[in-house]
Amino acid sequence: MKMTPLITSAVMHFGEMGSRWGFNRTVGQILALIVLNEEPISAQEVADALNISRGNTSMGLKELQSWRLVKQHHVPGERKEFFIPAGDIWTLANRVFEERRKREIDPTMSLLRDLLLDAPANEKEANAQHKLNEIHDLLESITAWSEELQNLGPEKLNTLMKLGSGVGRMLELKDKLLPGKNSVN
Amino acid sequence: MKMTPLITSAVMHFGEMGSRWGFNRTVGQILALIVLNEEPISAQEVADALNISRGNTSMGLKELQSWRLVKQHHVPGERKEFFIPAGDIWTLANRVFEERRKREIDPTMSLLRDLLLDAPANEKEANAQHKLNEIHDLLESITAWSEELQNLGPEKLNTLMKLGSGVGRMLELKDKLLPGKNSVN
DNA sequence: ATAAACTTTCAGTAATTTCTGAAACTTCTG
DNA sequence: CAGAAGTTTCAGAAATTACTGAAAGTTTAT
Repeated sequence: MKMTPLITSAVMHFGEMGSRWGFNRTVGQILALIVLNEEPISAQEVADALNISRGNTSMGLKELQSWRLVKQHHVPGERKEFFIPAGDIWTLANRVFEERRKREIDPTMSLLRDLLLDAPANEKEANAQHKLNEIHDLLESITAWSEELQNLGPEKLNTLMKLGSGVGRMLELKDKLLPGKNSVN
Repeated sequence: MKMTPLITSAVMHFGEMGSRWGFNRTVGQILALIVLNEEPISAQEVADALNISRGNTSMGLKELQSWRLVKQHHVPGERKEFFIPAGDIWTLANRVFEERRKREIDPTMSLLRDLLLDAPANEKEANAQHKLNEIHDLLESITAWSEELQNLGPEKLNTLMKLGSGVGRMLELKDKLLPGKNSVN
């Protein structure tokens, strides 16, 4: 598992970015290595290539599997397990979005729902609750929408994205197009 | 600056989530406090309410200003500076997205562009470059699209989100609607 | 210009997160 | 079923990140 200079640069960079993307350096590096390598890689090869301990490698691979970014791949006749990306780039990006939503939005939604159940004790609290409610609604819209977009599937999603400023124009024509449905406020 | 139990819960939670949202605990708490408090708050009040050092408070406020989530507010007749949210909830959410995009996507795009300039040294590198190119294109689409969406402004964006599954149907009619333009692959 | 009111900086310390490596565990193989 | 091949766990060490508080810096009022 020799890393070419190009791959090394990319792997290092993904390591640096790792923490911003929700995992740590090592996990970022492992992910990059697995994605950029056409052949399946064993845990030992990962440890060697990145020069990290076998234990750390194991934990990193476990985390990547929990994010559903990497999966095991059994090679017939081989004793050890190999690892490969869990899908194409689009799929991986989707998984990262989804997983982050779970970690970054869902817990907050849940807390907000709870806090909004109690009657406000006074003026100050009433005001705060109003704000919290706004936040809750916003997060809810985002969640619902991101699910919607995922259901569109890669091709349509891509079409939508490439539509660019056309989106604005389409919205203006929306009511003619979809009469009666989805009339908003 | 008494914190009611409700506000305390919310502030603590935003503190915990802080690190997942790209800043640290204290910064998350300060943000929640400022957003949930109708009146402007001074740095000293923030420090007292959250029971953190004055120095840390200063740094946290500075970071929130760099994210453009909080702004100074001068109260006539008062010597010290007060702080208020930099806009409504929608604006703040937008700012968080934008700022995170800058920190999480832009640096990677830039590196990928560089790595794609060099000719591949061999088969292996050619393959890796192909993957990197896919990633680059994906990030580019996301970036372009998020700018597009921001330009729509809150109302239209909201309409679009609430459209739900209507989006799929609209895409099917797209070509009739916007003839000639934006034909996608 | 001096002093009072307030803010920022930053070196050192504390808290948190990540990593190592040895021990425990789990297959497989003959 | 012994032992070889491979994996996981986890306590402690290392690295990173966040926080404090005292000193330096600003601004405003007199």
